[in-house]
Amino acid sequence: MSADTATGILHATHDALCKHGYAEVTMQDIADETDLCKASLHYHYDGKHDLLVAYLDHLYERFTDRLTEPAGETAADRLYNLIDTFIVDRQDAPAFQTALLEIKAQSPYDEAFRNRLERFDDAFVREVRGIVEDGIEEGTFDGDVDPDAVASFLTTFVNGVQTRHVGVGHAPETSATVLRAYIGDTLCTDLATDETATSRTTSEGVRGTTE
Amino acid sequence: MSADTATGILHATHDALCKHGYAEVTMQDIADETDLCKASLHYHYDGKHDLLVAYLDHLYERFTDRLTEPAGETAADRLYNLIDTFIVDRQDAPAFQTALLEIKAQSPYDEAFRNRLERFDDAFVREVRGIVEDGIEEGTFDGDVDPDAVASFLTTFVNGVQTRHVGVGHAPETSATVLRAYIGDTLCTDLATDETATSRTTSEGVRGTTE
DNA sequence: AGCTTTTGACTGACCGAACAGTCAGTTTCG
DNA sequence: CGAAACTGACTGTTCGGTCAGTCAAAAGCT
Repeated sequence: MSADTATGILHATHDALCKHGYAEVTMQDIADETDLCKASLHYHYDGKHDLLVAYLDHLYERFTDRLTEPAGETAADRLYNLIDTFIVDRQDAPAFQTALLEIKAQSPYDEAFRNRLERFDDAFVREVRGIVEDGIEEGTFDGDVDPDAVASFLTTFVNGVQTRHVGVGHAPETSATVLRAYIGDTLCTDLATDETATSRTTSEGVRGTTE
Repeated sequence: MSADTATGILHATHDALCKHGYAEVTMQDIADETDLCKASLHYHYDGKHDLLVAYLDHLYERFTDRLTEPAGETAADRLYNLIDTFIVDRQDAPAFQTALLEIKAQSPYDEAFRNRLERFDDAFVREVRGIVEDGIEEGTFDGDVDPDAVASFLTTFVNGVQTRHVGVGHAPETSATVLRAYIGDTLCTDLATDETATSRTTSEGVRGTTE
């Protein structure tokens, strides 16, 4: 199979997943998003499950790309960017978030899914930990914060934001605000707080309406 | 229908949901957990969806019972108890957590589900907010914490703990530890911290193994 | 009391739709 | 030409829901 056909099918899988959700999506739905027919999908992939696992692998690549790409002057800035990327900027793709949560909920029944999701989780934790460690080194973050604890905490919180957004429609932006305050208050040294954190947390009104 | 039959069916629904998961559970699976047959379920309920909604309503009653029942001397204690009830003590029922997450993920496609889940969310937020307000009044919690913000924050975090537990097998106890530390450090007044918070957060090793 | 009727609870057998997967045959391309 | 890519039609199964009929107990009647 050509790389073009592969990404085409994977892209179609993404669109179909967003349109119909994981629980309801059929091979026909996916085929409808390509210029191929259902049987051709079975020709290229061993089956529905195989295709969805391939989709998760594809997603992981784009995920890690997005993780490493966003920079920022200070570690705090990079943390804020991370929050924006994974909480705020995703407000326009609730269908995707929903499909992803559906897959997460299938994880206990499906080892392949679980393995992939663990990779996502690990990568995210690793990224946050790295940023926090950098922040401590450069003096932006308090010396006695535990990078492991903060990384796990942040990851859990982001999971909560996404779940609560999908489950009860709780606005991600609200959660992001609290999170930024947490970073400013608890992580940053008093010196760094005056420079970056407060300027971010107090500009919520503007951010919330323009994005 | 007698109240006995009703709770019998609802209990069967719970068991079947835990055994097979929401996505896979069939009316036959539920019937197998009762001494009735599939057709009898359709006699008592309009259909599968109707039954599951009734199950959520039933669950909400037990949920609110569990919310109000656990007391504690100080507000901090009551918050710790809440955490134990909804994070730690649920480690033995991962199948139920999974089914619940599956339902949460269906929420955007199903208004009846969403309404019920919003009730759960509201009740939890309300409970936490009440405890925090009490804590401020009695002097256990810092006067300048925002009860609304803390309540929303805690609710989001608990959602994250459950999602991450189901999705990637992350141990809830780990998250609970961080959360207890947060309460001790950020919420409690310095005076209260010495009394309750530290004694709790430092006894993690014991708690983790005995429960 | 003895009888018929009604009603609520329940069941086995069946139906139709949906869907993953298959396969024999056709087209495309190197 | 031959292999790879692709397709329409088909199959087997699963599952929610229906339906005609059973049964026992309550209600009504004489």
